[in-house]
Amino acid sequence: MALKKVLKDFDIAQIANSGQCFRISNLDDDLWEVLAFNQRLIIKKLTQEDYIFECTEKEFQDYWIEYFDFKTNYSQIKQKIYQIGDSYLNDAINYGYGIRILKQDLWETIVSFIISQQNNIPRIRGIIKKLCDPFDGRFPSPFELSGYSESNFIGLGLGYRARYIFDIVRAFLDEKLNLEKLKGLETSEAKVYLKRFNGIGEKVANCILLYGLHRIEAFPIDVWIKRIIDLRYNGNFDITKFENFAGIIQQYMFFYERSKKF
DNA sequence: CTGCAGGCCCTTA
DNA sequence: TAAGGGCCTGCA
Repeated sequence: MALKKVLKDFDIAQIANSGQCFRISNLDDDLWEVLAFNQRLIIKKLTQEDYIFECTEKEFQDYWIEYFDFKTNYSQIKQKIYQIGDSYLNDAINYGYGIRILKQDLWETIVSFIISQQNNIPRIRGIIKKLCDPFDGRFPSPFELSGYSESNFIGLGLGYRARYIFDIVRAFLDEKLNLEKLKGLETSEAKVYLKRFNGIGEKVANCILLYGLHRIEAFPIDVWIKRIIDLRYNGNFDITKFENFAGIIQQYMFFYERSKKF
């Protein structure tokens, strides 16, 4: 099945390169593979707003509307950002016009962003691919990882993060990590809950909140964002004026700043 | 050979 | 509360 979709505020290449996900791949010029929720989706970009989704309408409704956050009006969010009158932010949203915050699987997000720490994106993608390979490309559940030892994880190239992954699998199996409970917590409580686990600090916790729990007020500060704040805002960037969508602004900033390097 | 990549943990003071 | 060293690994 091939569905033709006209989509505003959506650019699959920008989303794939905005650092929020590690399993969207460029197969060919305008051909993309999206792996998420045990699904594999092929997307073809025709023009700026015209896309072909290789799936049924039911799959589109059941998975991809949610995953790509199509129910959220990003034009409205951009309008709010324009109204702030910050020229750097205006440039950032003009440049990353097609970025959206994905709603990713919570378990996958937790594991992926523990892996991401002090690591580069190509290597993160490689490790996650190696993790998924034995499971037909699906992201393994905690149960499927229950037999893995710390050295199994080291064998994937995880380095010192192997223990963190080993620990978080155990925490899930011991029900110390309860995903349903986590989903029900208010954002600041959820952050405290996450940071109790080995390998989850302030930054990783914020990424999990933003990408796994869609708490768009979460504002992860990595080296890139810190650099922006230091260089362009004299070390003082007030996120309170962003009406609880600072995380979306962070995504535009991150993508824009990184683009300057490449 | 160093330096670094979307940090975190642990120790000190 | 803040600052600093160490850390797996792979690549430039």
